[in-house]
Amino acid sequence: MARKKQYNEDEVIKKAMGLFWRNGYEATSVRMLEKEMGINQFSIYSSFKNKEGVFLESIKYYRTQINVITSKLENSNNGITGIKTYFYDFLEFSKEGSLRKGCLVTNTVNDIKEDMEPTIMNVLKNFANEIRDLFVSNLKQDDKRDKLMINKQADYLMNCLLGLSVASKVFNKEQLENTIEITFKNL
Amino acid sequence: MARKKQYNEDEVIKKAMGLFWRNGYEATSVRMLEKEMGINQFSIYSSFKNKEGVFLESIKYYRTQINVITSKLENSNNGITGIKTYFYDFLEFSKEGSLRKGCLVTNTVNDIKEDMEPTIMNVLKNFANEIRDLFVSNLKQDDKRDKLMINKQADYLMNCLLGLSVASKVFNKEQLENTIEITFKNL
DNA sequence: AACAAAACTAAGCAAATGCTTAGATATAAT
DNA sequence: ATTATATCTAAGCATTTGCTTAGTTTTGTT
Repeated sequence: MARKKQYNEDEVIKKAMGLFWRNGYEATSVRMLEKEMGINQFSIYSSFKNKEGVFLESIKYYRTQINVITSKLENSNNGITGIKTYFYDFLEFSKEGSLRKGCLVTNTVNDIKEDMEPTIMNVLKNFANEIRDLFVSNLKQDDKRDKLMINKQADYLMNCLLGLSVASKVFNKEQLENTIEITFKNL
Repeated sequence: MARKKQYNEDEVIKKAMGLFWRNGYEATSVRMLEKEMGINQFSIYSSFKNKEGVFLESIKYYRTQINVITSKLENSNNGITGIKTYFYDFLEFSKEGSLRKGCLVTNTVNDIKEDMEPTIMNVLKNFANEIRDLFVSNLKQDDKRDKLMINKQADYLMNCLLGLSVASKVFNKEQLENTIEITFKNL
C-alpha cells in the first residue's frame, strides 16, 4: 500500500459544482478549479481524468441536490398542483443565497456546443427528459384531464421551466412569481 | 487621400453576426472572425476597435433583421393575436435554414458575464425591454383585458419567449408549436 | 529498516486567445 | 511623377488554455 489521498473526492466535487454553476463550463478553467477545490492539477487529473470528468461528477452531485425537490414531486400525487410547487421550489433552488445562477443543466446546454462536448450534452438531455417524464406522470394524476393534451402540456411546462432558468438571472422576484402564476392559470 | 477599403463594413458585419449567432460570443475567436468576414485582424481592429466592437455592430444588424417581425407586431393592432403571430414568426426567424440557433440576444445573455462585459449586457437588456414594452402596448389593445394583469402577462410572455429560444435548440418543430399553442390558451 | 506504490509539488508543454506593430502596397491630390 | 496617407500583410506579443511529466514526499507492508 501507499500514501492516502489528502482530500475527499465528494467534497472537492461539491466545490467544483458551485464554480461551474456560477461561472459556466467553458469559462471555468482548470486553474480556477485548482483554487476552488483546494487541490492541484495533478490531483484533479488523476482523480477525474480531465475537465470533462470533473464536470460529469459535478452534474451527478447536482442531481442529488435537485433530487430533494424532484422526489417531492415524485411522491406528491396531486397532479398539476405538485408541478406548480416544483416550479416555486426550483426558483428557490436556482437562486440559492440570492445569487442569480439559473439551473446548472440549462446553463450548460446554452454554454457548450453539442459537437464539441457530445458526452456532456447527452447527460444533460437525459436529465431534462427525466423531468419531462415526471411532468407527464403527474399530469396523468388529474382524472378529468384530456389525455391527448398531456404531451403538449408537458412540452409547454418544460418550455416555461427553461424560460424560468434564464429569467431568474434577469427578472426580479416579483416578476418570476407573476410568471409562475400565469403559467398555471390555464392548465 | 489614400487607398480605399477593399471591403464593405456592412457586409462583413452581416457575416460576423452569423458566426456569433451560430457560435456564441465567447466561443468566437478573432481568427474565426477573420475567416468568416474575409478580412484580416488589422482591418477588423481598425474598423471596429476590438472584438466587442464587432459584436456591438452585429447586434445592430440583428436588430434590423428582427425588426421585420417586430414592426409587424407594432403595426398589427390586434392585441394578443398579434403577439401569438410574433411567437411563430420568432420561431421561424430563430431557426433560419433549419439550423438550431435560438435568439442571438438570449444566447449572449447566457454566454457572457455581466461584470466582464457590462457594455454588451446593457445593450442586450435594452433590447429585451423593448420587446416587453411592445407586449404591454399590444395587451392594452384588448379592451376587455384586466388592466392590472397586463404587466404580469407581459412577464409571463417574456418568460415563454426566453424559454422558446432555449427550447428551439432542443425541441422538435411539433413540440415548439405545441408550446406556443398552450402558451396562449389562457390569456 | 527497507521497499514499493501511491500522492504530492512544481515546472513545463503546445496551442489558442485578444491585440499590436513594423513594413509593404495602393491611391487620391498636388 | 511625386508625395502623403490610408489600407493592407504578416509576424509577433504576452497571457491563458487543458494537460503532462519529472522528481520528491509520504506511508502501509514486509
